[in-house]
Amino acid sequence: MGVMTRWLDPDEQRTWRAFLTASRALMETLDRELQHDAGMPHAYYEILVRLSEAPDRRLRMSELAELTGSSRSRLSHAAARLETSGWIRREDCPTDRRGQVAVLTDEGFATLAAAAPGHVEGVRRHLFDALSPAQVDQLRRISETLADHLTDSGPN
Amino acid sequence: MGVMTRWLDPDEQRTWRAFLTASRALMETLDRELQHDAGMPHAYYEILVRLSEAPDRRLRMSELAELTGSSRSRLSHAAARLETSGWIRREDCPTDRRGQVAVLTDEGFATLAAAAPGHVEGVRRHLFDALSPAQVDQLRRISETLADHLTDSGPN
DNA sequence: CGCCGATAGTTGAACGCTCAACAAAACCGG
DNA sequence: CCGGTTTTGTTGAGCGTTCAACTATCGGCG
Repeated sequence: MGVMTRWLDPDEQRTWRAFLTASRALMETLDRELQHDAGMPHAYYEILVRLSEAPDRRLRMSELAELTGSSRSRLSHAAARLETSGWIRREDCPTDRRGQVAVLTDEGFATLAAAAPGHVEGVRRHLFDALSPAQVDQLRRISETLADHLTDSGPN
Repeated sequence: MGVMTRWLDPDEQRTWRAFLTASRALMETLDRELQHDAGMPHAYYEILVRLSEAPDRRLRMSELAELTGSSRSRLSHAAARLETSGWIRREDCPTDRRGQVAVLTDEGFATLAAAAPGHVEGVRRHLFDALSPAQVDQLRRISETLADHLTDSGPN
């Protein structure tokens, strides 16, 4: 490690702060909207989405944590809450006695189905509608690059 | 409001999920790094930064909330904690008896100075180093567009 | 088989954020 | 100057996340 810090030049500074402002505002807005009209934070919505897409609407906790990019602990707490809300149910895994499978209940699916249109609408309004098609493409490439870069070295 | 939802097409879906993954991973990584080697979350770091840049290293709570994009409540809680850490101090505002000014203490400044190089290094490693100069420029434009779009209609 | 390190998942405490309610002072029209 | 509205900042409860510690099981090697 060198002794001199390479500070951000004014352009980088501007980029970094704009990114912080935008991504924070975006996530907070969507979180608030989802909390308001579905009674759950965005993170929980994502869990239900992943479950709804899985075969039989069921996933190992471990898989689910991977897919939603959350720690096992976070998922465990979230699952506890989702379970008392009646949106998921946890069962023992038949092939691994340590394991648990999270299952989306019918009630959970219904709640998700009710929340989805409004949320998608929000994502459109706050993200896609503001950008040109070219920018959407740029954002995809940038995000995929960053995601790769981060998950290479960044553990959970 | 129409009755039909315009769902995200596969490309939009992919973009949206990549963005979620990337921004979440980025923020979590930086947060963890900052928490680990400066003992504060990224949000608190930002508060100290803004104060350090202000004339006399002091700002009205209200200004500070604006600059850091946080609610008054959030800032109030944060300030309470930063004050017990000895990094800021709160004084009555001379021109408005409702007001408070947050002042960065010498100890706060020193802590910030100690944390900054490592954090900047992190931002470089996890963000700028992964992108081409063109992508950095694209990211700036995209972020500024989104930030404008969101702060137009999105209150706190 | 028997042990030992890895893996799966949970738990509780500490902490930060949100939301709604609140107090106090400032502003402003009449 | 008076009364209502707005602005400023704080507070407490409830919730979600982190981190470290812990239990239980699995997998593999001797």
